[in-house]
Amino acid sequence: MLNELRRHIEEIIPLKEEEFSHIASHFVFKRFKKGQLVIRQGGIVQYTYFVVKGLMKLVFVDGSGKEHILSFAQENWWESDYFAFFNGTSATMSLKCLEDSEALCISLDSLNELYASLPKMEYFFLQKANNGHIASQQRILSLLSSSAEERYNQLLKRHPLLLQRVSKTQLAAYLGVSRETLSRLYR
Amino acid sequence: MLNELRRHIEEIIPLKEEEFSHIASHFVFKRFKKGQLVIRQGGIVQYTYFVVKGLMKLVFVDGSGKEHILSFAQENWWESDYFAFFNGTSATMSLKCLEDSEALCISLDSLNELYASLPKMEYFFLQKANNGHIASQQRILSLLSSSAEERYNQLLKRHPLLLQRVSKTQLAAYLGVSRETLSRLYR
DNA sequence: CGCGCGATTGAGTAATTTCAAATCTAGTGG
DNA sequence: CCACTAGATTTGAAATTACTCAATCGCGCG
Repeated sequence: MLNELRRHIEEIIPLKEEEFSHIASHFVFKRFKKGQLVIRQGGIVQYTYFVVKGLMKLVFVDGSGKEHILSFAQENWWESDYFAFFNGTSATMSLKCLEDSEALCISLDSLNELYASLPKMEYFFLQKANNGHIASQQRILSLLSSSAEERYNQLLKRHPLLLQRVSKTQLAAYLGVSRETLSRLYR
Repeated sequence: MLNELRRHIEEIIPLKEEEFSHIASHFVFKRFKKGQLVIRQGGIVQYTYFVVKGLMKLVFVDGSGKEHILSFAQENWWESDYFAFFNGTSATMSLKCLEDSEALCISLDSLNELYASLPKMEYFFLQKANNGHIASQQRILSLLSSSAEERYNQLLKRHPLLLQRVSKTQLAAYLGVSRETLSRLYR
């Protein structure tokens, strides 16, 4: 499962053999079962996760018990409640497995140590953070300017494979409409 | 106006005198008048902007002519159409001045050169990108889970000063409701 | 005083939500 | 092979919410 991580990082920065083993030593490998909470809303956030296998949802449960999905994390995605992770505050949202999953986990201390010992990882995570920021902005834009139907079609075009792994209920919670409304969108 | 930039960067990384003048040499200073387009939707995006003075909006005009505001950029904010800036594609949105403004502008080439010559700037922009990503995620969360009224109150709490500089119409385009609906929110 | 711009109000229309009931699907055991 | 159950999805109908478009109001400025 380290191969995936290496391939993923080397898409952005080339690595020597010993550099990668240095990187790998900062991660912990964990397995999770379907339904398991990786991060619990209100709890502490020990790690940022690189999903090697499986599928998770980053989800916020509001006061009335309704779920709102911020993102789906599938293979080769980085995920965490970043605010809580970087600031050491309690989690605003949960990270929950929709399938049996495996992840490489890195703590904030390890991450900082990795930055200090291998500065080119700063460049790597800079690219990741930029892309994450851009993706979030595009999501905001589509929430502001597109109807639920248009958002559904955009998602279908961008992540066709993902939609097959996710229930309509989950999808509705991601798109920001009730599952009944989503169901009515395609006639 | 370079002082603001220096103070801003030194909130995250300390700088020696010659390091800062090296940084400063990568920026171009520009003034803009109220109403002026800094980035034109559909045009090329030459720079990322550090707002020294004034206020801008990052805005997308949809097919029916309606405006949607992604963010307001006030003093000490970095702003651009980042996707277009990094990928060299044409701009999805415009950056327009709501007040007379001044900005320090850096091109992609200059930015990359700056990374190469002063690697700690990678760390600086990594922090900025992370914060931007987190802020965008929080915005998505509030669009998904809060009513327009709650979003208004959240914004009022987080950026009370900003609301005084922005018209209700602009605010509505940021919150994602019509200006009439916004007007009805407070009685 | 009158113009112009932004903000508000009113009324009708459209879209979405809610809650309940009906339907469908996959997996299980007889 | 069939019946049965649990969970997910769809449908129906009423209620709520937001939108549109038009008209009115408020205020600063020449």
